[in-house]
Amino acid sequence: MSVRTRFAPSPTGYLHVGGARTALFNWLYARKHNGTFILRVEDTDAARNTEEARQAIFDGMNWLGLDWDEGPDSGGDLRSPSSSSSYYQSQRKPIYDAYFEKLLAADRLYKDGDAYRFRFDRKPMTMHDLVCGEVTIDYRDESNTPDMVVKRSDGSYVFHFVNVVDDLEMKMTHVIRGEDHLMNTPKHLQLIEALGAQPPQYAHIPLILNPDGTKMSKRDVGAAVGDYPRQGFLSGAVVNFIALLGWSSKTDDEIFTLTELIDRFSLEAINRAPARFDFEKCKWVNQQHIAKISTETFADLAKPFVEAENLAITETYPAVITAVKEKVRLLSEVPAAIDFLITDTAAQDEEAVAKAKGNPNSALIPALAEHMAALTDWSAEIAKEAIATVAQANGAKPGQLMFPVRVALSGRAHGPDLGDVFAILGKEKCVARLRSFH
RNA sequence: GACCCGUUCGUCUAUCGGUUAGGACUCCAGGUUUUCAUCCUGGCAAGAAGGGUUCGACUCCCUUACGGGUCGCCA
Repeated sequence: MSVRTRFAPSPTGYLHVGGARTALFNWLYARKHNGTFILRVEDTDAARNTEEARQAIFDGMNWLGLDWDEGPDSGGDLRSPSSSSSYYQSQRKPIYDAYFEKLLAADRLYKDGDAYRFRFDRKPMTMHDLVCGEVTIDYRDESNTPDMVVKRSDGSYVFHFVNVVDDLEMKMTHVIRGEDHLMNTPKHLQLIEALGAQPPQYAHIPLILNPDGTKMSKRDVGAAVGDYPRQGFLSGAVVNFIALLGWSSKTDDEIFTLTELIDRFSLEAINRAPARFDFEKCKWVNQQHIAKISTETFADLAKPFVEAENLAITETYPAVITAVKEKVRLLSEVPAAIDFLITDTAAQDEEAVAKAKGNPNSALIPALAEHMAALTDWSAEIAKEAIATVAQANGAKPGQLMFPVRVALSGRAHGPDLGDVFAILGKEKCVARLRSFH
């Protein structure tokens, strides 16, 4: 029996990192077992669903690289006979009606006003969760487990019912979802029993918390997947990081590509305790991924950020990008790291400038400027040699001149290798900036 | 409040009865880089508490504390 998993978000907001990780684990499990991954849109709450939210889910999934085999816009052979896109719950009402009739025929439903409630079988319910193990909830305690409404007075069906029907209809073999659904599972099991069907296997994964341990929700840092591209994260890095929240490879390795994750993933390795979101580590993971991609790819990914700051992409761009590739953690840091190489009007770090000017060796800068001005050839090596020559002629060590020169050329205390700066800027600009530094 | 799940460095985690409790992020100190960053080395830092079981417990059991989740005609 081939594995079938699904991600079933409801389009009521943006795609949340918690949801993204749920999607990722389902996707990984399906891919690992050559199974099928399904995207189902649970849009039964018409009042809260929006087109933007629906699009945010697709955009987020696409950005993360989590493709679905069945779902909106991609076919699948379980379409409703009466609808052309049955992966939207809002379009599957005839199916739910049919299942509702089954429960009615089985005498498991009773009216409560205009609504219908499902009569629970009053017995202990034990589930065998793939992550949490054996969990028992006593349904003999009616006060703790009141019969649930499955059909509202307005005729619409509730989440528990449509969710279960769809998982049955779509033949899910494994349901991997957030731990917030653990207490719902016995309800779902009861429904499935009443329908005379076989339940899928369940795996409830721990929730993702804020750094302070509170529940992560809207507006919390890192909550919206849609914010990550804007902040300069690589999708592979985000996938890598969220996979590490509640799951471990059981080795000392932490940096993985999506395909490496498929290879290593297993439900047994998922933890039971909630994990806190560490933005600093997320950035570090991003840096590691930047280091692994090619310079060409990095240049392409950084380009939008550079252009957004109105910095010109010229023939020096490849060299500029190469010079900073391993010095940034986020793509969004690129503009501020390279602006002085592209424009003469880049912002200066006043503190660094003041510190450099207070450095006794900065007195040698005019001499260095004239020495360089007299050079006939120009390269990173020749420029560095010039520094050594001027420094030694004045009884200083070359290394001591580096800091003032760096600040004179870049206006910063930190930046690319000085050789790269000389080569990219060219003799003329270097001399000009050195001359004006006083 | 009731019912569930959980609890190892500040954070993410390894450990599946016997380890000097390991790795990573962060931070600090050295080294490499004639500079910056990368990188390398080292350091700080943990079994919530109390009872059992056992020759031996972070690991198994119980209690308490704490954290999270769920108790809707939301999903």
